This record gives sequence, C-alpha cells and structure tokens, in this order.
Amino acid sequence: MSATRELYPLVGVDVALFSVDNERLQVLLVKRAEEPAAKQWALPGGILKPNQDASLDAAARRVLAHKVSVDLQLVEEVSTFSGPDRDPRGWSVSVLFYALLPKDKVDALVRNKVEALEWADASAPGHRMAFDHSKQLAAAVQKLRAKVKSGKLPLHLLPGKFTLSQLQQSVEIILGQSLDKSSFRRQLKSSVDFFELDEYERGAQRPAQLFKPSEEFTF
Amino acid sequence: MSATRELYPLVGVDVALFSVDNERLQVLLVKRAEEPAAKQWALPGGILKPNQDASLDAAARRVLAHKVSVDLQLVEEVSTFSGPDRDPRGWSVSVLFYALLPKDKVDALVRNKVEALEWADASAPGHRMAFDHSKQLAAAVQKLRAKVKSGKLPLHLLPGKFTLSQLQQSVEIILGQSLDKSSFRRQLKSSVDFFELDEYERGAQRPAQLFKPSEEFTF
DNA sequence: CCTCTTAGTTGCATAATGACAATATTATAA
DNA sequence: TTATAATATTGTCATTATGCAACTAAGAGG
Repeated sequence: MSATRELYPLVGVDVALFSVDNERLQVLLVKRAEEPAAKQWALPGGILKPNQDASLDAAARRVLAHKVSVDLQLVEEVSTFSGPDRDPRGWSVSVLFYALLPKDKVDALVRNKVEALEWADASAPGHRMAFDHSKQLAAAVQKLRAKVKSGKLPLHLLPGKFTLSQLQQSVEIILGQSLDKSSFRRQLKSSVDFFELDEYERGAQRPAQLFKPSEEFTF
Repeated sequence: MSATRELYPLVGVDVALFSVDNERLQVLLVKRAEEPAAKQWALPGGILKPNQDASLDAAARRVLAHKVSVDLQLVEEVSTFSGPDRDPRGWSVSVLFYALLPKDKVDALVRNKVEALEWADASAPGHRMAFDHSKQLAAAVQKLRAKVKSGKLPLHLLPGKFTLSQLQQSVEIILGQSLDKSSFRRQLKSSVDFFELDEYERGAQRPAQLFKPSEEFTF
C-alpha cells in the first residue's frame, strides 16, 4: 500500500457544512471512528471511489449523505490540500468543499446516527482537529466570508421562505459585524435573487413579510 | 492499468500561464507530443509524481519548469476538474493553476526547446484544445478577471520596475475595457502594494516615474 | 388605551466614485 | 525653436453609496 502511495496519491474529499444558529456560524464536526486519527474531531470526509463517484463534487455529496440525512442545495469547492505528510497513510490530496444547511434542517440530521456529531463554532471550534482540518476550516470560512462580502446572499442558510430580518442576521453572523438596516435593505432593492410573497410571518410583534429565492438564484 | 483506475484516480496538474503583450491577454499552449491527445494543443500539464512533488502547487511548478525556463513568482489554484470521462486513461482529477509571467520574461522561454509552444489569445485561443482544457482556460481567465476586478493589481505581469501607464494598460487588457486615467490613479493613491522610486524610464517623451511592488505585496 | 417591540420607510448629510475637461511638465524630433 | 507626444496633475459635476437619525406601521400584552 505504501508502495502504491509512491505512484498514486490518496485522493479524498472533506466538507465544511455550515449553518447559522444562535448568533453563531456553526460547522459540523465528526468524531472519527477509524484510524488514522481515530477519536479525533474532524470535518466529515472520505476517500474518493472512482467506481461510485461521477466527480469530486459527487464524492463530497456521497460522503456527506453518509453522515447526515439531508440533501444539500449547495456544495462548492474551496481548494485542495496536498502533500506527503498531511495523512499518515502517505502522499494525499484532499479537495475541500463547503456546503450550507438551511436553518430549519439543522435538527434533522442528528437522529438515528450512532456516530458522534457536533455543531462547533466555525470561528473557534474548541477541539484540536485531525490532519490539517483546522487549516481547512479556516480556508472554508474565509471563502464563505469573501463570497458574502462580495454581495452574494447566503439564502441557502435560510428556510424556503424567510424574512429580511433573518437574512440580515445571517449576513451579520457570517461577516461578524452588525449592519445598518436601511442600508442593507436599500441594497436588496436591486436584487433579483429573491422576490416577495404575499405571506407574512406572525411573530412577536408586527408581522414580517416573507420572501423566496428566485429559481435562477445561485450562490 | 485500467484496473488501477478503478481504485485510484489519475492525478495531474494543468497550468494556465498568462502574460500580456501587444494589447492581448495571452496564454501559453503546448502541442502535445505523446498520447493521449497527441498533436493537440493543450495547457501545459502533467501527472503528479508523489516521490518528487511536495505538493500539487510544487507539481505545477515542476511541470511548468519542464516546459519553460523561468521561475514564476505566482502560481495560484483555480479549481479542480474531475470525472471518469475527461481523460481516456480513466477516472482522473486535474488541479488547475494559473501563473503570471512578467512582461520582460516572455521571450526567455522559447529558446532551446524542441517542443511546440505558442502564445495564444486567452479569450479566443484559435485552437481546438485537448481534454477539457477549453473549459479550464475559461475558468482561469474568469478567476484572473475577478481578482483584478476586485481591486488586486496584477503586478506579477509587469517587470520589477514599472510605470503607472504600464500598470493601467495591464489592467485594461485583463478586464477588456479602457479606464479613465485620473480615476485609476486616484484609486492607486491609497494602495500600499507598491511604492515610488526616484528613477524614471526614459522613453518616447516625458520620462515616466518608476514604481516597485512592496515586499508584502501578494496578488 | 397605553406601552413596548419588531418591521419597514424616509430624509439628509457626507463620502466615494466615475466621466470629462483642462492644464502643466518634459522629453523627442523636425 | 517649435511641434508633438506622453506623463502627470487638477478641477468640476453628476451619480451613487454610506451612516445616521427620525419616523411610521402593526401586533402583543398589560
């Protein structure tokens, strides 16, 4: 096997699955059951299976589907991590993806899984992580931030119908700073990424208008 | 070999080496000498060699050093391309990088090479390209454009000392549109990516002040 | 009815940006 | 000396973006 590693690197995928909840950007971590790095916390990941996967993207979805029981709207590549020392099994390549999980589906994945899952603070996971996953997580967070900072709206983090306050809060959590309400909404005026509904969310006080991503929306 | 492909994908790197010359954004193409896709034009690339390469990044530099005889300041990852059908040898992963070649080193690489090299228009290569390299090239150009559009200065395309007119011309070529001189320079006032020298380039008319990238500059 | 809270809008002062125009500077070339 | 061409700077004006404050709207709860 080690001999094989000298000719062919180990190819795998890792996924940073993000969600927002309770004022925090959260990322899903798994406690590894098998060697190497058994019992250490890590981003969900796995080895590419050429006879099963149509692409690396598909591999990322397969690996994630194995851990959680939801279908993901968005899986996007971040970058690769490679070298002879990052995995004890030998020269390896890992392609990192990130995915966004809607707020209302966060709870749907903990059920009927023996494996240890944990939502950790993406900015301060609190665990020492396996392999180079700390670096990977940092890269994924940075990529997500850059995307939102450039004006893309993280609608994939929200339920199918959402309020503008929810949207603003998600952006604020990702960017780590509060935004002016009127300025934020003024920018949204010209957005074609979503449209208004004739529905309102009855909440604590004045009902908030609901909005929906448009069909053409891509993050 | 095909049996191996079912367990381990072929891992390679491709590089879009850009330069600006004669009003055009140019990319280096090579005419492939060996199968597969022999005699077709392609981006320079090669198979990862785990026993030689310390990373994919290093593999990209090695592959490029084999074609051209200059050391590159900037090699940056674009994205991966993968799947069972993109290479006739079987399931493959290619990691695409782009690199920027300084204007004054463009000529330094054609010498003593039997292999067919060509600088092609990056926006319209004019050749049908091997594998999925047309798609790869488009992705690399898009990434480069996005970077410059976001405010990053393509100083790596310029000689070690450059004039503001040269800088503006490079940006214009990459973006494909002409810019207002006074506005362009106003923005540069606040840039810490480069600093002025007490040297001037004696050219056709009034000498132009020379500038130099600062140590901390990263594209 | 009154108050509180959240949603949503409006107005304004300021800053940043972009498009043009004009002018000064400094070399080459005739 | 003069014309020309490229560098370099300055100014104007309209548009746009941003930050802040004030205000209205609508329901919950006393």
